[in-house]
Amino acid sequence: MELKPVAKRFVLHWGEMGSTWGVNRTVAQIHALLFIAGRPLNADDITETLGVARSNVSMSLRELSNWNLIRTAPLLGDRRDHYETITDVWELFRTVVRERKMREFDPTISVLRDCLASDDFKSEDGVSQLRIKETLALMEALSAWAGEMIRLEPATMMKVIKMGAKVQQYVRGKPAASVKKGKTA
Amino acid sequence: MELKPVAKRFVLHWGEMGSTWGVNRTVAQIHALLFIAGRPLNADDITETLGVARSNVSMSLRELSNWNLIRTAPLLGDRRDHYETITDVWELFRTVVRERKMREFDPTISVLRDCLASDDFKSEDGVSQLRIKETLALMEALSAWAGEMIRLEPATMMKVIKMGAKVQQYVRGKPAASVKKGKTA
DNA sequence: ATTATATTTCAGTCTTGACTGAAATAACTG
DNA sequence: CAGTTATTTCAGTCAAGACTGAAATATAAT
Repeated sequence: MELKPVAKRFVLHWGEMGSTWGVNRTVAQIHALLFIAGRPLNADDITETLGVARSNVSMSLRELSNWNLIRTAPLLGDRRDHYETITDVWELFRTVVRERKMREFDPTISVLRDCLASDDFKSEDGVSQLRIKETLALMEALSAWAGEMIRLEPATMMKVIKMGAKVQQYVRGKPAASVKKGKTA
Repeated sequence: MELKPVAKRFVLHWGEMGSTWGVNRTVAQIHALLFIAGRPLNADDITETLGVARSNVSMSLRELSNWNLIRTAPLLGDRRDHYETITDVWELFRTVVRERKMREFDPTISVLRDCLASDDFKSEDGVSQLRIKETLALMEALSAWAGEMIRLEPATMMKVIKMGAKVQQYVRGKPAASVKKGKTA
């Protein structure tokens, strides 16, 4: 399975971005390949197309599975596992947000709560106490917000995003009458 | 400069999270330290408190500077550089979003635009073409959205976040009359 | 059950990038 | 300017983790 020029460029670029996105090159490349392929691929297809070791593909598929980004798609007349990824980009985005929230926010929220509840907390400097409280408040707010957003249907989420900063109309100056709990700045 | 128990825990945890946040441990630790310290610190303070090499601190401060997370704060009667970080958590969040957008989105948007404009594009599989178009559309929407959000005052941004998924009221079913450009689902 | 095929595991190698210490450079002081 | 202090650079070392190939395990077909 040979990739056409643009697909190849896409896969290679996705792979390079992997490191800034928190996964390694092979993981990102496999994801890109499955995303652009248009059909389920088996591990050997992937191995051959990307030119990496079969075992590397196996490990990377497991990693993608941990991210809930792939699932196996059994094919009639072929006993090998075939893999496919989410094809709807908004659904994909939602999954990534969910997983990153889990990895990048949740552990810190739990540590900060613990700090606040600890006996040592009151004996800290005032500034430290304040920073920790504010950081926790921020992260809880963002976490709650993300949790609500990813519960929306992809199509709704897209519209909310496209609405953009216009929502600020409802939180500053005069809030719209229908926003019952809107704060008024 | 010895850290109190909770501050120490905070700094160590921040350091560990660094790798999932895309910076190395020392960089994240220094940031945490400056954040919680309540006053500008010089490089030797940092070196001593964290127990790492002076040169490592120097490199890491430069990295934090590249992220626009610190600035030097000259102190009267001390010629050594002192460093401070953003103290307002929402301002801090805004900075991180701006920087991550730049690193994690902008390069891909530019590559995808290039793919779409290339002569090879039309000869790709239909599925590949579709995926690339949809991915670009998603990333442009998110990028525009993030660009608008980080332009808001921290206090406004906080309110928007806290408003959460309630904004969906304006994009589905009956939109509020004042949302001139709101889509109606 | 035996053979064939598919997948995973893992010990070792290789790559990348974090970190150190020493030397070079820069900035200030008297 | 010479001397002192502060900071950066960089070659080398070290650590983390990505990747490979071979062996082990699992699964299916005959």
